[in-house]
Amino acid sequence: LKKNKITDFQEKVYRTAKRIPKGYVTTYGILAREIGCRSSRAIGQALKKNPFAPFVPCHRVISSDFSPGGFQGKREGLNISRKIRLLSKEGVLFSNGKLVDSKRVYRF
DNA sequence: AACTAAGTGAAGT
DNA sequence: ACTTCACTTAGTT
Repeated sequence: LKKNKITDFQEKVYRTAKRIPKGYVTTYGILAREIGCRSSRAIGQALKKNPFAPFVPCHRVISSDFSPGGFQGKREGLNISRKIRLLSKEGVLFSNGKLVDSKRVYRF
């Protein structure tokens, strides 16, 4: 069985992710800087597990190039469709695999 | 405990 | 497009 232990790092990530307002998104890099980490990749690593979904809105975190990034461990397939749909419901629209409105990026 | 590989990136060349 | 950087987690030895 899996013992899901939350590390210090993950806690920071989750707590910060929760501060993203509904209708906005942020990037792995921005989030990383916010918690004083220089590796955006580590953020994705933590979000991937996301033991608190949807309490922790991991779907509001995208890549810095405005592509959706990944969702539930993958970067393609139905997972991404679900991510995009979730965001659409919140008013964050994607077109051709890219974020339409760059003003929707939340900067803490 | 130490090492390796991979992961929902980012930035530089 | 390719390469390098940076950090964590999970698995292997």
